[in-house]
Amino acid sequence: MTSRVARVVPQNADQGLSIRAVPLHDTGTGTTATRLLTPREQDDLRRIAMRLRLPARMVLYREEGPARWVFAVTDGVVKTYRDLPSGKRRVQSFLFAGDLFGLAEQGRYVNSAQTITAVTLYRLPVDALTDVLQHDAELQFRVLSKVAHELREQQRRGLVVTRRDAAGRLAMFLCSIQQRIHPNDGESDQIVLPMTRSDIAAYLALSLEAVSRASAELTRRGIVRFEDRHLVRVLNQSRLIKLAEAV
Amino acid sequence: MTSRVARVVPQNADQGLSIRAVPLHDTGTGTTATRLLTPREQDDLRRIAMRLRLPARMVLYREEGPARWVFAVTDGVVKTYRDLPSGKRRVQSFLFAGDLFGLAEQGRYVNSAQTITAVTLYRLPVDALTDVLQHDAELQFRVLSKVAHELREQQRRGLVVTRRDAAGRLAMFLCSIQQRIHPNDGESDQIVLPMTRSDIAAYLALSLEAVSRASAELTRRGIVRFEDRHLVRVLNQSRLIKLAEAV
DNA sequence: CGCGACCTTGAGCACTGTCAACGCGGGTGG
DNA sequence: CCACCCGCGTTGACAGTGCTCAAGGTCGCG
Repeated sequence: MTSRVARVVPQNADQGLSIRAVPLHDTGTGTTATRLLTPREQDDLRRIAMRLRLPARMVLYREEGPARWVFAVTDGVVKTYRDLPSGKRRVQSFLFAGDLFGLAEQGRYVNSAQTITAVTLYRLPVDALTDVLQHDAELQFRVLSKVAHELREQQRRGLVVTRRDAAGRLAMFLCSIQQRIHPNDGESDQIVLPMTRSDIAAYLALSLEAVSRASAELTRRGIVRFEDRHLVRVLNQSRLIKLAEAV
Repeated sequence: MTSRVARVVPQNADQGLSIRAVPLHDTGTGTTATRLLTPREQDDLRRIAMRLRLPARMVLYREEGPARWVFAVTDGVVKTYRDLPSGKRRVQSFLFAGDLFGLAEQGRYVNSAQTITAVTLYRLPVDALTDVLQHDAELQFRVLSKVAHELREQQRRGLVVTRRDAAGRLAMFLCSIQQRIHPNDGESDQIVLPMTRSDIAAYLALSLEAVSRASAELTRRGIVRFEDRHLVRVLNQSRLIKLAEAV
């Protein structure tokens, strides 16, 4: 019964500084509805946060660089990645509205971050943020929930990447993007892919060519159709899901 | 400069309920020394925690099962894993003294957990724990740091699994285990592997045979020697690290 | 219109997965 | 004490899959 892996991603209706509530453990009320921050929490954060609008393809920070800020996406898409000694690049995650990023270790970022589209985001100084968190347990719990959610996402990606067949990896990717970008519809069969094929390849740990061939295969099998480079139409949802789950 | 990936794992000198401190961001003091919990924090936890001694090979919980508890390892080794529809198994992580586990989503565990050796651990009811965390920001921050550390670990595993060569994956695995189990020595060239070859294969997303061949290759190249099934001697540390870093 | 970035397609190669057989080693029971 | 057995690990042969290298195609923008 691992069938809903990609379907349990909670709704995303964030605005402003709100943080998508993703409890570490919730009591299973059924609705993991978005809870907005209390006024006090919003104040706390607004005091230290800076709102930024940035163009596409902008590097926010580089791995190993001093980790001064944490970021919260309000709008647009960001990717985090690492460049390997071999020259290859691995994308760790794609970040959408409501996501936090800027993970560090020993005061240094563990990966690089770059905007894919134009974005608006909040930038928070790390020390000010940790101060606030230490004094506001409830707000911190939101953050904890976010990080736990990110942890599950990384586990899911870890699973995707272990698949041997490119088509299966791509199918899983499409399903998760579908859930993440178009959360509250059961109906739209359109999937927007803001990122390039190269980004997808780097995320799935495939070569560019393999992604291309996998796309062709899904098309040939009548599962999807590529309207253009950044827009996919799902022709057969159930077969897509079946393929995605055939890990 | 991704060279220290496996080396930045902090020291492990935990005892009792202490939680290894792994700051989300720390100011880079150089020492990420273990900080023990305050007496008050220890009290808070002891009140709700139950200490258990369990034999090897015992299943603690199964994925999709109701997530009632969170666990903290005091001694021994635990693995978390998922069984896939194909019949294959994927090990998500090996957990040692100081590690937390029991990640859930929507009130259900996202994977299964089983002891590898005999273990002692603390078992905490989820709701009681979240209560305590909501009222003790400092303690919660420890947990947040742990989860952030686990997140980095999963990212690292995600990287390992993308390698195409089995020997390289095994080398990375050996390095990380070396840092995790034998933290505070620069000198012991012995690595204890409590888990079986199958567990390693399931963690590295390789077949059992591939792990076996990779072991043979490392031996043939004079990098390691297998004293027995669960004990490896590193003959050439620098070549091991070099291989591990050649991602 | 033309350039460049992005994407697609093809051929040969390297690697792991799979299947199958064999070796080892600890436990059990006679 | 020994023979047996079963789990675990090793080794070999073959097929399947993606990677690499190379060439051609498409889209968008100046």
